[in-house]
Amino acid sequence: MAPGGTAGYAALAAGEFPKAAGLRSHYCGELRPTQLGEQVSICGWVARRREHGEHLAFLDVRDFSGIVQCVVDGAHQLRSEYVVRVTGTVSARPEGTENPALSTGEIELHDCAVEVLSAAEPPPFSLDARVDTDEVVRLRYRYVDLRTERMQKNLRLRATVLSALRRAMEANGFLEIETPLLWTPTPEGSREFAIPSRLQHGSFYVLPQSPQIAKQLSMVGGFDRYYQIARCLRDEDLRADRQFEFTQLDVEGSFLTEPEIQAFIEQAVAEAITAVVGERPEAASRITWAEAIDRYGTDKPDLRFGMELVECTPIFAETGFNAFKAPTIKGICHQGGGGAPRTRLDQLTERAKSLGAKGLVWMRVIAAEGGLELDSPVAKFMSESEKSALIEKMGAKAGDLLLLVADEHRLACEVLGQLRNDLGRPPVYEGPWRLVWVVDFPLFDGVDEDGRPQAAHHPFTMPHPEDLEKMDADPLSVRAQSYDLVLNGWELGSGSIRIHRSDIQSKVFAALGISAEEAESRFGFLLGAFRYGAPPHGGFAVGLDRLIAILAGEENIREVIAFPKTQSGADPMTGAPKPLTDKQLRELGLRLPPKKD
RNA sequence: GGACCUGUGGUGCAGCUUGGAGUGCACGCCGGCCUGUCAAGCCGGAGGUCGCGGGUUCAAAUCCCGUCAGGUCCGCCA
Repeated sequence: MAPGGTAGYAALAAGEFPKAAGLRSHYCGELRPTQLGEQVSICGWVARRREHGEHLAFLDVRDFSGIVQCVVDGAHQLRSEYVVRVTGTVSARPEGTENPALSTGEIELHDCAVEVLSAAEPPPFSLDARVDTDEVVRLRYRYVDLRTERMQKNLRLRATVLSALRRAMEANGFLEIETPLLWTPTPEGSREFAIPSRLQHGSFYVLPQSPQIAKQLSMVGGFDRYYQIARCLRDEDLRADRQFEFTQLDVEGSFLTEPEIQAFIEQAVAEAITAVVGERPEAASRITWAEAIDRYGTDKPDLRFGMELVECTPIFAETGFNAFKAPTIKGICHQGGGGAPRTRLDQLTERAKSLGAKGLVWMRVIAAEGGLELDSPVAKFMSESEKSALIEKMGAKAGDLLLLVADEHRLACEVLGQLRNDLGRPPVYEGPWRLVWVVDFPLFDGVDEDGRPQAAHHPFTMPHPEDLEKMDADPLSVRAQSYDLVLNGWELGSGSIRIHRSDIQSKVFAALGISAEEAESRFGFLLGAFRYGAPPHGGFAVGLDRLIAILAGEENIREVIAFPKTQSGADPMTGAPKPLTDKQLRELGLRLPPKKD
């Protein structure tokens, strides 16, 4: 489904409509020839009005489910977006006037009595999907925008996903537990939203960046399978795929192995995808982090297409080509890419350099007498045996384009992984839906300015048992029991087995440079809890806004959020954020610094 | 904190390169006509601080500087 797709106003099939009640006997979109002759009442908004003289007019009435045409005797007093109730008789349209574009296109309402329930000013922008209205206008009048087919479809799809996830988690015995929104500051990770305390001036709550610690405490509390559709809040800069507040399927389980937790998550995600697209995705593949980097040059590989990274280092072990005297040489074969003009190849080279590569070697594979030849500015620096080995290893055919990067292993892989995506990756919402678990992430991801390892996930992540003894000597090589779920190249979420033993936790804190005192002051309540009987546990969190956007064919999560913020964190509808009154500030014990200049 | 793009009646655009009267298109809005339309059609009309401020110029929607708002991205998001 592409944005603004033509799937219809509602994702409801006949028979799936809720039973109409109150002022209406039916929803607009459910009327069919099967109701011919019945007197019905529908309620909705006037979508359009077509007058044909004093005594004939067509009134299109819209609710979330669709549009139905009402034939009325004059409609001059009715205007767009008036809220009306129409009572009339379901009648067949005269032959030749059916409208196949409408689900109700075979019928219309006759002998209509129209009640205006609410008059309306003209809408501030067109609700027609063909007009691409400025987003700030849509957000200022979000309550109007929500009536559009796009927003109705997206938010109903969102509800379908949440519902499927809840059903799947509960079917597996997970218990929904609500955790506090007013939480305690934990100066670590993302910036937190602060809430001043009225009762204790100078002290603050923060809004949780995730329910991470609360859910782990639930494990200590004996609720061995927890889940929550949880709001998370992070005061970081906004992006197309990031809002201040976002929604996660948050999960934690005790006495479970890593593959078991993954199976529960995968089942829930697969149910959600199935509920939306009507087809169950194939089972997720598994790949280690190291292999994902090696074969796809990324920790979130898109498995819908090949073009895997090819290891070429041995081919050039004895090379005289200076640019290839590097620890690793990797290449990709872009099938049929050999026709690219020189300017395109220069663009690719620039792209590789901007990603940190020293350069990019491109080679066009061309047919020649007695086999294949390589056309490249640097071909002359390679021996015949190197060239033929390269062609064979790459599986290259005439017309292909070979791209090679020589550098440190990880950099070479990541540059080519990005080029692979640039050249071959289909739009994310194009099926098939390929899930992959990326497992065995490193425990630490690089070092900070002081040479300290940085936690790749969070400091409670359990190291891989086989790597525990390497913790002191070679911390950067220690693998973690942490894992990501990736859908078509998008990271859906991540999780880990947590540390529940204080001796291991101390080692990790030590590696991170967190002293015992510091750990106690920051996470004391968690470490304290672990002294009172902590079960082995682990969990996961799925970012739902992204998942829903992908399933809705939207590139921006604002399109699947009812009331989102702009990139500067403002809400054009309410005007938030706004100053507090002096009285409010006094009550909170806050005083603002004088305004500059 | 930074880079780039955008800002013109209610909406969507063109005009900006190469300065010359708020010029144009489509939708919407208001009035009229119209008995089978469905983005109905036809006729008429109203509606503008060209985001805002400053500069250059005889003259600025157009060129320059600043600023605000929106978007995309980098940084940031354990």
